[in-house]
Amino acid sequence: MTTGLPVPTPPAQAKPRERADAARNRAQILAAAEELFATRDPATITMDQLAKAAGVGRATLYRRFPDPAAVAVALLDEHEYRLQEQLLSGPPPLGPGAPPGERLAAFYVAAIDLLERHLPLALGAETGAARFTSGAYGFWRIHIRTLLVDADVPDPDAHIDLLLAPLAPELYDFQRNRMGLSSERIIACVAGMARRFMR
Amino acid sequence: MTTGLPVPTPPAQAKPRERADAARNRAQILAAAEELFATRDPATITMDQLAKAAGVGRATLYRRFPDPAAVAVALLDEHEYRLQEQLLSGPPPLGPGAPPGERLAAFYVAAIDLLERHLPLALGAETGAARFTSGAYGFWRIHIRTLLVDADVPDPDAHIDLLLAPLAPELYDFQRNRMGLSSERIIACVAGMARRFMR
DNA sequence: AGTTAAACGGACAGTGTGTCCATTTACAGT
DNA sequence: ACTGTAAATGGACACACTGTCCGTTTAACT
Repeated sequence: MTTGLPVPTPPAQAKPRERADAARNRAQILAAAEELFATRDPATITMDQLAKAAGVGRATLYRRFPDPAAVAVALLDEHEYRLQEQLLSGPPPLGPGAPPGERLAAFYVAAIDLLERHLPLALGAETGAARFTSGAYGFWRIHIRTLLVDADVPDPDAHIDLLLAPLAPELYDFQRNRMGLSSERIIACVAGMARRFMR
Repeated sequence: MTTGLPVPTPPAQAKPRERADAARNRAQILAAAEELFATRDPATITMDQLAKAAGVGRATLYRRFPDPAAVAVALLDEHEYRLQEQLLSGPPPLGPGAPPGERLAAFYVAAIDLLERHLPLALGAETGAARFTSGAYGFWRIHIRTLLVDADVPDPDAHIDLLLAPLAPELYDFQRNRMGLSSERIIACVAGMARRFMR
């Protein structure tokens, strides 16, 4: 659930089924978190606040999530999983079939759309350098690498993270809210760079 | 001192001259901080540790710096100021005279060199979204904007921060230390993108 | 209804924060 | 040199957050 990657059913873990109270609390936590991250500054949210808002004890919260960023990641994963499906087997230009430059541009558009709709969560998921260690980031890296290889770009590995850099949530937040750029303007700019880059 | 920008002598502030003990403590703080940031994980350094390491009380430290990131910024500014001078009036291709693509490539090389030599400080300076509010970042934005205008790139303002994104310290740290890329490889890649981008 | 294991949440000790204020110290003017 | 003044210092205080422990509650299965 943390990566969204199509995992081939890990060695038959007998799943003891989640207890009803546990499920209820999990739902309460996620609902309260969605609300909190949208309201307060995502960078300052504490386990204390999350537990209080969800109406559960702190230990209950710690049972599932190690820190506030993990809660945001759980909330995000759900949305990012859909994008991953589109990339793997959706219609072109997002999915396979279109030329690499078009696919890259389409990926940027979709990723920025995600960012636009869930920016507070994306910011909350970024405590420290956690961005690079998230499962979604790893998936994106693989996708970009494929596109680079398809386009015969030399030294694709050195390009991957450079091409993902424009999607850093804090950067987007800065451009959008501090510099006053519209999401359309940013999208146009990034998509243009993508097409030009892939020749 | 916090921006390095050539400020035109702010309205004759009668500068009461810094007391000797104050100067001594400032030096101790900066020296101890340089050491600490290089040793421990820059993201976890506290005001407590800095004060202890410098041999001063915490209140003394708070008198000058609001948080650990501010100490790192002060340490970095000194180095970044030299790069700013080069950009403004140094020899081409870093300074004026070369075509924009070459200047952009040279800027990337110099900035990454700075990052390579002071990565712990750069990481320490990034508590939260502080990166974009630093004076050095503002200077870089202006510089990049000039190059974009020179190269007749449409909508330069939307491109500025996108072009600066590859210089994010956490990104460089990831590529360098997590992915094992050499600094030369990263430099070559970024400089190549710069030339291609400016046509 | 009874049993069992999972889940819960109040409480605790520890760490870091930011500010206050009594004391010390450097420097200028005599 | 001496002294008055304002700046500088650092220990202390009150508060917030952390992560874990453990006695108690509760769901689910027999």
